[in-house]
Amino acid sequence: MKFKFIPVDFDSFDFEGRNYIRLIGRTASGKRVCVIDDYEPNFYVILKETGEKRIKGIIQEIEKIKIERLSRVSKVEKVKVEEKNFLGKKVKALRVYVTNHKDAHEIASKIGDVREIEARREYDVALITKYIKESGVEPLETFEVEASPVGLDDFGGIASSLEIDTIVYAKNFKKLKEEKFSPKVLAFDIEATNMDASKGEALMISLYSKNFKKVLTWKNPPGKQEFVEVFKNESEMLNAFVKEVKKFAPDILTGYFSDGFDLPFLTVRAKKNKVNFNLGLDGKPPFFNRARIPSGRVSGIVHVDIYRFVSAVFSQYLQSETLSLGEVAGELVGETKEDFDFEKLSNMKDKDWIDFFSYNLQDSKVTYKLFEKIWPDIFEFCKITKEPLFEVTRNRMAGHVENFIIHNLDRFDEVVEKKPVSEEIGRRRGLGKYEGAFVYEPKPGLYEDLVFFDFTSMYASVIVSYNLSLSTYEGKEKFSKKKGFFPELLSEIIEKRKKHKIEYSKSPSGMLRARSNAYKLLANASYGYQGFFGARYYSREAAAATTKFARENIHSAIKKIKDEGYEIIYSDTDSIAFLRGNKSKKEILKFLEKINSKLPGIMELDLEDFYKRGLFVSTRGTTKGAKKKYALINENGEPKIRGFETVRRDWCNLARALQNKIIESVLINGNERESLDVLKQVVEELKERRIELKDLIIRTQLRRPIGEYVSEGPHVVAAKRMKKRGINVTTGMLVEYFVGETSGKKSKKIGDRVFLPDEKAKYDVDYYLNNQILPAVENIFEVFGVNVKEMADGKRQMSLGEF
DNA sequence: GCGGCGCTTATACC
DNA sequence: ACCGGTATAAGCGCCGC
Repeated sequence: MKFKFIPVDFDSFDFEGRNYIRLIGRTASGKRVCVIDDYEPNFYVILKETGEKRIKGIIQEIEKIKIERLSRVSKVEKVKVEEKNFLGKKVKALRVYVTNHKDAHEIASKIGDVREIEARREYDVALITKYIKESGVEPLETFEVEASPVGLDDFGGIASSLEIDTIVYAKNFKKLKEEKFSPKVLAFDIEATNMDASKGEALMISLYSKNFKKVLTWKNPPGKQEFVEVFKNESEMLNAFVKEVKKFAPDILTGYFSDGFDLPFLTVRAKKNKVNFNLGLDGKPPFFNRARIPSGRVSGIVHVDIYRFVSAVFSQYLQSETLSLGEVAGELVGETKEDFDFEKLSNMKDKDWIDFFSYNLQDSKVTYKLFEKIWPDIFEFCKITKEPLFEVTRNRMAGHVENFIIHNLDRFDEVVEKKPVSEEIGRRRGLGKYEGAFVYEPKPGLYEDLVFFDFTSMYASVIVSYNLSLSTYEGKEKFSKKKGFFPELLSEIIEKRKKHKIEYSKSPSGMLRARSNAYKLLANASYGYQGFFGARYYSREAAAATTKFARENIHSAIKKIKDEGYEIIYSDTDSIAFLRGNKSKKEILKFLEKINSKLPGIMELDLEDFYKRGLFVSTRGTTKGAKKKYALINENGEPKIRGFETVRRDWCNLARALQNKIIESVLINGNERESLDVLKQVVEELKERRIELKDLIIRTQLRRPIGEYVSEGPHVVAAKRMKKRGINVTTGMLVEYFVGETSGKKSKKIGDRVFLPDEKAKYDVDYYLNNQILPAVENIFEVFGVNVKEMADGKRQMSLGEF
């Protein structure tokens, strides 16, 4: 038989000791099918220059290797001699085919340290990755599959153990040129009495998809909504959840933080209730790996935790201060969560349950919308890095870069370099830092008519232009002229980014936006990848050279701009700000072109924007200009604020909002006069305690377990108090507190005056004035020669009205 | 008991 | 541990007096 097929879920299984690949995907008509494919596991033995005779001898030795286990016998099936490249050098390599991929590493080790063997490689590449590389059966691409039916007894009876109608055994795959795939997606979300599955129970599970909404629960308030289905108890509800998922038959089951909460919680509760939580098509419950952040795999259905993908790929580009579902969905899809007061949980009225159902369903709906929004991005990362959906939604940026390389190495006949093991990681980390970017110290002041130039994808274009990589390093800080595969692949990434960006601007679509964006993100992560201790293609020398050449380029650009008569105001890594002076924009652009004509390689300086005004302040307590802290306003009146407390989430809202207002006023008016009134008013309100407590709450992230802190900051004090109260305190959470007045002598330690938001205490006016409000604004007023601290001090001695 | 200062910590920029 | 270095700044905690 022949049919069109899109592989979605990739898995492998053993039969008679051998590896087989199990693909689950959709046919052209949308039918879910399983395709089984063969795979011949193999790894490489890279040889040093050796005579033919000796090679034959080595092959004979290798062919003898055999591993006997209880479950299987693994041996070397065959050995082929291949001409390959390893780190850019031509080598003779033995491709060693073995019975089972799981034994590849051990067999590779058994070969032993023979003088003629340079290295053993690719035993540490994931089986599915090797399969995709070698078969060309890539995730979410469309294939014409030629296959034969699988009988009931074939492959140990897989047809009866797998809950899928059609199972076939592949003979041949032919890749077709088709692009679109719309997966069947089901979003879910749960509510529970406690975050800890050993202490609480699941109260309800909501499911949401196109034309589908349901809340499963065992609470039965009168007047409940039509989408609510009530079951006898938690156990029956869990059974119903499994049934609903199976009936819906999604390609993708998605949740938000579902690796960390929803899926493991349900799995634990099912076990406790002795419910067969067989969500997988293989009749098994979700499987959690033992990674730092466990990922929940459901056989045959791709479980996507949106939080994981957003946090790895988007978080640094988002405005959201936390990665909570509410904030991220608010920013990306404009959909909001409903309110529900969890305090009520201990004493729920009928009406509260009805609100809770609605809240629960809305979370699934928001999750579904969020999935729809980021699906093009997930899809593009999948296609570009050629890794399956499950992996793509769990990898971090370094993983994406690495997978892109691994899946494109065959064009260079390159054997994949090994992953560093713990000793090597330790060695790399022990090397310490290397010199990074250059930052120019600005002179504090308010400037008019600024120009910002910046290098496009600076580090990536440096890597390409100077050919910086592991395989091109020749020692003594020199890199070869002959193009390496890493810079070559990176130049392709940059080219594609350019191409798709242009295409997108011509005809905008979600897909083109995502594609252009994915290439941009890959390019931006490439420098960090080469300096990352966990990278297969780690090269500290390349990373250090990248920053060195970047510094050279920015310095030379600064010099050119200065030599042309402009006054430099600021520069950070890849950008330069200078005063336009009496030159026209046209002249500036012409000058930019002149600079560009002489830049090396693919380096490119771009006009970022013209700004009407720019504010630069000093560092606290000095006259030195502060780096990474400035505010601009462009000619459309759009402000751009960097580094100021306004953009820092660990300052209270009052200080942030006030500073923001003052910065904008200064940028618009060109002076501080109006802002002085704004400040006076806020100080007055604070002293009269007219400021609401919510504007004085300070939020700080708890970045490690409470016990691991050497220094007990205010947020650690607050976290300890929360824990004492029985609140689940977890690493990564935002701790909220305010500073209040205590009875007795005022302690110097802020931590002694910390209160949780719901605690009864008067906020400490002095603290908020001296530690939040004044520090946030004094450097701005200082630019205009106004000393607000003196004013405030003087005022405290005098009357309130004076200030 | 108090000021100074180094260190720890969080967060931002690019 | 899951991309890098550069930078600001608050608050703790220890030291010396």
